[in-house]
Amino acid sequence: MLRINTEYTCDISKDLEELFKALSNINRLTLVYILASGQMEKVSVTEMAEKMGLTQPAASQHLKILKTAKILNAKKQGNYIYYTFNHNALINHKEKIDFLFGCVLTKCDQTKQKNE
Amino acid sequence: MLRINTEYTCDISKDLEELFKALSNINRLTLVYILASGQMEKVSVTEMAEKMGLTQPAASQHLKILKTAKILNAKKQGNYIYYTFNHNALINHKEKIDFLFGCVLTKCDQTKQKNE
DNA sequence: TAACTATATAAGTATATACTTATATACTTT
DNA sequence: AAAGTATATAAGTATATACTTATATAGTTA
Repeated sequence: MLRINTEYTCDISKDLEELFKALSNINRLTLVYILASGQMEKVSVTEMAEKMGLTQPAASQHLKILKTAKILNAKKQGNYIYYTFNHNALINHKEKIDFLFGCVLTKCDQTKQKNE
Repeated sequence: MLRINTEYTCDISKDLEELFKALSNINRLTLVYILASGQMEKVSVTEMAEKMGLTQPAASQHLKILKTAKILNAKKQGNYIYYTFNHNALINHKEKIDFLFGCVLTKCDQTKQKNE
């Protein structure tokens, strides 16, 4: 049986709260899809803002949130800043999500079995 | 190459926004863990509130959000309401998350390969 | 039926979020 | 160095969120 409220699940919850908060906005999700799509080789902040119908500061603020949440990295090249995915952190994020859904779906299966 | 801003990714983004919003709160995540842990066979709203140090209305409001987001189901038994996981919807949620992270991690791998 | 219990809802409030416009910072080009 | 460009930050504002307390609703039990 899963032990909840242990230090471990508590830490994971705090991390997941941060992650989900960063991803719980349609503009930030779209930014992620734009970067994932690779339609454009390198996308500047201004280009992303235009593509999204956002002002430059609005896009910048969203990108900062995604960077703080360790979803994106920023790399400065000359006048431009290119945002890329934080690969290692994302693998880590995915593991935590899989843990959460693992707990939940395991519980679902157990309940189903019991009621059969 | 992933086609973004198609109707498909747009719909998924809207769904994920709702899902992540529901999960982007430490109290709601903890409620999910409590229900997943199965430490208690059936947990009433009041018990959950107590366990979490929340008032009954606060817990009720969080549970409503989780229910609206199709994470939980409510089943009334006498005076009590027992919340359980919405198994089918959760499988659906997980697929959408896997799609998002699939897009992102595939992009990471492609970028890594290009730079080697 | 009356009293009791569990949960939900309503209304109010403090804080967080997502934008806005204005401006600062960092780099480039002339 | 001066002017121009890209991005970030600051400050303000409207809305959303997460609580609060009070009360309504639905079911149970005496």
